[in-house]
Amino acid sequence: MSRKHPIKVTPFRRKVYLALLKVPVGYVTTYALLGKAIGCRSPRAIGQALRGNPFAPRVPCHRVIATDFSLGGFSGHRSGPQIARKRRMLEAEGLRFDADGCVALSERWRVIAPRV
DNA sequence: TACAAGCAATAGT
DNA sequence: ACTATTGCTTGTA
Repeated sequence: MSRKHPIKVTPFRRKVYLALLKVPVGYVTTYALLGKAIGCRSPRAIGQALRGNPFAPRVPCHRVIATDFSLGGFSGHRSGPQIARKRRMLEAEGLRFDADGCVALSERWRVIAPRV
């Protein structure tokens, strides 16, 4: 939508998207865990791949949060209304958040590593 | 093909 | 809070 040229789906991105499909409704993963699942040691590369996710929302990029349980980014932004939307989507799937915007302590069992 | 710069992060200091 | 490091993409030549 926001890009002029379609983004090339490289083998790396393909792996990211396929692994993400293994995260069920009601669960979330992190950039680092998702990376480890596909043998990538750079969480930033994961974020960059998701940034241009051409299969949204079929590939649930909103289920990827940061290791410190904060929300990370969404749709190219790290704060603002886009992040609020990401939070609402997750709340609709059963997650709850603390006032500081992190996943509530009682909900952290929902953070999983996708099995590949 | 080669090189530089950027990115939705994270660990260490 | 700040810096270094990370791996992959994208742009420029």
